[in-house]
Amino acid sequence: MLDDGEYSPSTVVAAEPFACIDSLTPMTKKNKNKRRFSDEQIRSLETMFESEARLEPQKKLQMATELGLQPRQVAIWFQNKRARWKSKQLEQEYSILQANYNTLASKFEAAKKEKQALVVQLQKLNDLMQKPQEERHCKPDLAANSTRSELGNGDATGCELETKPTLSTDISGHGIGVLSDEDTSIKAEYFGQEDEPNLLNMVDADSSLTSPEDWSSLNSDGLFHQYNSDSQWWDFWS
DNA sequence: GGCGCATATCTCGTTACGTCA
DNA sequence: TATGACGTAACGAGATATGCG
Repeated sequence: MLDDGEYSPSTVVAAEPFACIDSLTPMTKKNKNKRRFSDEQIRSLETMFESEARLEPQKKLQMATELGLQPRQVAIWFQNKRARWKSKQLEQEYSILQANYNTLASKFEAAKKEKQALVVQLQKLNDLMQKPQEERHCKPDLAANSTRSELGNGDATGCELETKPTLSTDISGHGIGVLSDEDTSIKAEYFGQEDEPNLLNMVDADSSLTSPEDWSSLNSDGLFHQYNSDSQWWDFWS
């Protein structure tokens, strides 16, 4: 079936390398009588590997006989083949993970920008909501109101702010928008921890997007749908 | 049934040879 | 021709599974 004539001349090594006993370089197991398998041998082994990655002892003996190899050579070839196959699999999985990561990262950046845009939009809306309110209180008698307020007259017709702070009430001189820690404490002092829902509460500083739970709140457009359902991605990000 | 031993085979890491640019 | 990089056959160590007394 197979003979040495099938090997290329350059691959043929000394016929009996282990017979060379040299006192200076004693033959050890490291001195291998190595010879590459022929194309036909490789083809047969590959074919068998495709059908079963682990060879049964009986099949191993059969293959060895058919290919003119030692059973141990067949076993070792399968061991090495499994190792190479596993290595390639790992490479492929890594590539897939990397591609998924890149996709997710770009979506994350897009979501962040979208959130920023929404925050700006929300601030503008708050301003718009506040202006009519102020105008309603102040317009009828602007001059008079300023006088009354200077006199400490705080009746309902004046231009004073309502007792209950509104969205844009500038209690501490801070504008609305992104709240600092100080702002947050002040807000809590005036509104209580669980006060009425407020648009500002929805845009609480820039602390969102720091946890998966926060991210999931951005799912209005289904951006993260596929990832939210797969917890391993959160593990991947953490 | 539990234990100790021998054997086979596995994975993982490494070595050394063959090939090629 | 020499050389370095790469692929791969072969090996060793340690882990695991199985059979037997």
